[in-house]
Amino acid sequence: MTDLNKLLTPLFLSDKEIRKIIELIFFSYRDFTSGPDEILYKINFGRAHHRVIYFVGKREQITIRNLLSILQITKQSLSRVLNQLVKEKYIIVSTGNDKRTKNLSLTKKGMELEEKLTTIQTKRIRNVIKNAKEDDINGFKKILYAMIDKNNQIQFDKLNM
Amino acid sequence: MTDLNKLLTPLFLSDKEIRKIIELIFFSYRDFTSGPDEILYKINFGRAHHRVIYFVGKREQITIRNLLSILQITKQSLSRVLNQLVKEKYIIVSTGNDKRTKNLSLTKKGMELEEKLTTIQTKRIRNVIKNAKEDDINGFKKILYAMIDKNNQIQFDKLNM
DNA sequence: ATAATTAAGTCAATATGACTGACCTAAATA
DNA sequence: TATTTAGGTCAGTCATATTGACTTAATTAT
Repeated sequence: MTDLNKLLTPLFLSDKEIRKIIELIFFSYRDFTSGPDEILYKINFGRAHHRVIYFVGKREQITIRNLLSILQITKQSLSRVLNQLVKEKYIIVSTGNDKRTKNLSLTKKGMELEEKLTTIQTKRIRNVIKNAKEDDINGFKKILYAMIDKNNQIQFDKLNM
Repeated sequence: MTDLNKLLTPLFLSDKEIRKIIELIFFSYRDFTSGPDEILYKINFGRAHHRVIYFVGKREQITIRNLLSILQITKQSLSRVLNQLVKEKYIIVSTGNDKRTKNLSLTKKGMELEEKLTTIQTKRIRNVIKNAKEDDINGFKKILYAMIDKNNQIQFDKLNM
């Protein structure tokens, strides 16, 4: 950081404060994912399964291609996870109008797991929210959104249209 | 969610809104770590190396034990990563007063890498901050902190004493 | 002084999540 | 008809993490 920048930078932006934010992000993310991780572990699944279940639940009838573009992983990576979920009947696959495509949907079993996993994270957020000011929550959401890359903001927007 | 809870829950707390927050956390964390990941990839390191370098930089002369308690991984997991960092002279090890313990510090090379990696994340945060209101940043920090488990909040506090 | 605890390390096996690269099939589109 | 797109598969590799069983050396408690 140059001397000029130091002069122009308000106190709440010091490198030390930024480092605190980096740590807050690290610790909070770790704790945020720890709940679902425990449940998944018991049924021999991992975080990758959670993500697939989450986004299939979010967008029923989603194609493989769309799912890949949200997850930003290779189809080989998705393959193992998805096949397990299909084999164990959490997800059901059907053929689309375009017969090259496949549509993924949650089964009842899949919905139940999705609900269970999401509820844990929802509870954590609700606990935080009930002790916080609405302005703080809105600040939190705004900053989180601004932290996302432009192209992924678009993806987020599409996902929530 | 019970009917009573629905009545008591303000609009900004709807399940749909909470799910948006879950997604914001997922997307923002992924993009937040992507910058350092790229640099680390080029020198055959991973995210685990980043974390070790970061916290050794934060707490010079840290012991293995303390580092493990921050990272919350097993010593077998740390072992491989730390040995690589020592072998490639990013970290230097010395014996503590208690001769059972070891103290870890960054070398000049280690500090340079730490700086490089942290700068990427710092830049992202600064970019967000310069277009945001101070209240939003403070809300962001408050909520992040509240999202952390009690015992890890204590760890965060200690780390920033 | 001896016993117990603590800090650190090591060996081995395993699981998960991800990757690259090279192919293949079938359907849709140019 | 040729090309592109959607999806799948085989093989190999790497990174991160785990459990479990042991070892060594130093410190602390009895």
